[in-house]
Amino acid sequence: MAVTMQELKVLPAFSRLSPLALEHIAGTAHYLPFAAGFAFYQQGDPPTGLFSLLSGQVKFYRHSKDKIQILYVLHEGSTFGAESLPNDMPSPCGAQALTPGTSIYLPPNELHKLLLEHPDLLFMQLELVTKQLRQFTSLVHSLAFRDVSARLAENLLKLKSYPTKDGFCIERTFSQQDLAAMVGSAREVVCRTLKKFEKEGVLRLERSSIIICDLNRLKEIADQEIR
Amino acid sequence: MAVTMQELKVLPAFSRLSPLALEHIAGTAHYLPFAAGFAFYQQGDPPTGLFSLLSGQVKFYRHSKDKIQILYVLHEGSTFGAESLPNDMPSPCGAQALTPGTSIYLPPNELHKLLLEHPDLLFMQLELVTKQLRQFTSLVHSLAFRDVSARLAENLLKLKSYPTKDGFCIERTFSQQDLAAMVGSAREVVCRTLKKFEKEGVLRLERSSIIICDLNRLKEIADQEIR
DNA sequence: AGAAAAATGTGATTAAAATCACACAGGAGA
DNA sequence: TCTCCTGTGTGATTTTAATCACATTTTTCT
Repeated sequence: MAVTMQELKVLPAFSRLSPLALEHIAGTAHYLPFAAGFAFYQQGDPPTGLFSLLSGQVKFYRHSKDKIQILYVLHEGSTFGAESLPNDMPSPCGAQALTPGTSIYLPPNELHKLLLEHPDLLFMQLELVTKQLRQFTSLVHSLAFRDVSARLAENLLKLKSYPTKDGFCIERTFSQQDLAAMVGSAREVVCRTLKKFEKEGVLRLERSSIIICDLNRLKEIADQEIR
Repeated sequence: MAVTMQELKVLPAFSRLSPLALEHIAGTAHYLPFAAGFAFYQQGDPPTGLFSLLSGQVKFYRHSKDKIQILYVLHEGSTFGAESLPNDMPSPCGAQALTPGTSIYLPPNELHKLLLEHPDLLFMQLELVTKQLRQFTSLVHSLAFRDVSARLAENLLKLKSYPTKDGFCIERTFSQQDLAAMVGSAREVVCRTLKKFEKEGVLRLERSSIIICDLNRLKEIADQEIR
């Protein structure tokens, strides 16, 4: 099914492209609805094309043996898949859905063709990859300079939340296992740390959500660096 | 002083550019000799332009308080500085010389102008940033899945070495402190681990160099992942 | 509804690495 | 040559977080 140009324009990655480029993309891209757990691609796969999230959440990860490290969680409006292009390199990471949703998909050969025709698309790609680079840098920074509490706090702040009367609410679309993988720690440690935060009144744990009561305190914890 | 096109062509980043683009770059770039310890730019600086190393070694790092994490070490032929472009974002990392050397420098405004004129330069930038992304991913992987021994081994393998009759020789252009910052650990731990490697016959520590005796064993250690 | 399977909570133990505290070496400079 | 300073080597101690081992809760499936 063809993608509408209005829908493309809503996506930050595409919003500043020329009408001509947009038209070409709309002509070649198509919709890809997905279920929770769907694997867009795996670490080591050949270049996979570009995905843009209209809805749903996707985890971007790296694994070894039975451990995984989530590099970041993508929300609607995010675009991913650019990291293995150019140069036919295998994808350094895997991408898997946390929730059901819909994405727009641009296959690699089409993308390649379009890149050659439209320098503004090339520029967009450059922006995407640079942004990712920035995020990775900050991840390295966290792993190197922050303890588990700080990393957990940081990750909670990055997760999508919406305001309610007693605080910001994060829907639990992920398990503690996932959270541990984001933070780069063990499930049990995350569990204990969450409980610690609760005892300190920073947040409240509910069955299917986490309510952040004291946002400022959480930010303070997230900013703490060791030594 | 103007840069010669032959010299540009030697640098991997520039080697595949069109003659026209090369000529333009040669016209605007200039030589920048530097001493050991010279700071090309610091974390947080505005976009700084592009540097290409003709000789010397540069550390690319990130710091917090009195701790630093070296993201990687650049050798001659490497190009850096692309990470803060486009979009006038502050540089996520700092770059400082480990040894004296010479680089070619392309100021940011000139670079910006050239990028708009030459799509192949844009493509080159994209390649540079993608490559960096790949390196960062692998750094995150190491920090998340490998212990100090493995990370140290990995880093020793990445450092520039040349073959001699009893093994590969790495010149000590860096202190153990630096090595610890590359590995993401403490100086003492690195020291002990080096000694451990020496005891196991993997390498030999000399006053101003490290001789790798058993390259294969070192590679094995580097590949070990926890759990 | 009831059984099975995930996911979560919590204590006890272990392990890895950071930190502390010095001794010592070697090179740079007066 | 003698000091000072930076870099190294090494033991002892502490800290943090990983691991192990279950109990308990919640969800899912039939």
